[in-house]
Amino acid sequence: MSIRDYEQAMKSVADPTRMRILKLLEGGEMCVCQLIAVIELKQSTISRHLLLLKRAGLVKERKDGKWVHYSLDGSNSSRYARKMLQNLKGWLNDDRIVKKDRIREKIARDAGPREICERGMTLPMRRTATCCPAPRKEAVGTR
Amino acid sequence: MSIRDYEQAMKSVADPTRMRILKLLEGGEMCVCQLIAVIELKQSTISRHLLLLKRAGLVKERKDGKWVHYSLDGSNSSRYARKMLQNLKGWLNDDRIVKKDRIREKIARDAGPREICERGMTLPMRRTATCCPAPRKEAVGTR
DNA sequence: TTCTCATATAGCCAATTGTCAATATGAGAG
DNA sequence: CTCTCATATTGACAATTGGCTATATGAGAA
Repeated sequence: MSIRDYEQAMKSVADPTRMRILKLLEGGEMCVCQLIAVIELKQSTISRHLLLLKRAGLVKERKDGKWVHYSLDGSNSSRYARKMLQNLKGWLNDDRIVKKDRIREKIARDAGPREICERGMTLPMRRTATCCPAPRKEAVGTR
Repeated sequence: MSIRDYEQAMKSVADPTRMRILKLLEGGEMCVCQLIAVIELKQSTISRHLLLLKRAGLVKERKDGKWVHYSLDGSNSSRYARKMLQNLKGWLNDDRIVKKDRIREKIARDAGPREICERGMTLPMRRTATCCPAPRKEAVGTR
């Protein structure tokens, strides 16, 4: 409980990507693969952020077979982490990015870890450019 | 009031040097020269930190002749800044560095901006290694 | 055992950050 | 006006950080 812990907690929550992870976990624990699918950053990047959040006492992990689920840490090893989690719950709920993440979060939760992983860490979306590249037969050259 | 403001406020308070400045200002407004004398970093460095704190809505300035006094910003342009100032007041009061700063803070406040500036941004201290370098005659080579 | 797959870790690169030295600004003194 | 001095700003540098690719780990399946 020194400056070191303070700095670790504050720098952890200050990063926008880690803040997004924390806001997602406010809705309950999530599998790493689900976080990857929602945030759309590389697996190693998400993994690294989760490590930092864990070190700061902000999240905890639960291993379940080959999956690892993360959730907000209620045990609160750090008073700074505890307070910041509390603050965050009332913050940024109207933010554009956070709201967009919440929509994707719902899709990821509905699908579950298994389907997300099977799809290669992507969400099952309807009408997405990357997912359904419009297999029209003769759409090109109809002009 | 977006992620941008959030990030600015959080990153501002996360830095240990800026945290020290905020903890000093909890005791009331201070002149830039006093902050320099207490923290012992170069004038340009302190000035830059103050700029970042001001941008984040954490501190405000008051110009008084050739001196500039900074204080915690009660007007609170940023909700994040407001909350973090409140949090900080209950945090780190037992920290070694913060306590040491408080001792130097008292000396700086007692002396006032004028004397601090006249001394070249240093504190009037008795028995300090840097101030009184022990003028022993033949301490070297006694072995 | 070996293979697969979800996650973690290592190594690299570009961008950001904290510090200092040098210089600019700007207000009061003369 | 000029000079001085407190502070702000700029430019350079090293250290840190966030992202990626590639590789390692480790558990379940075969």
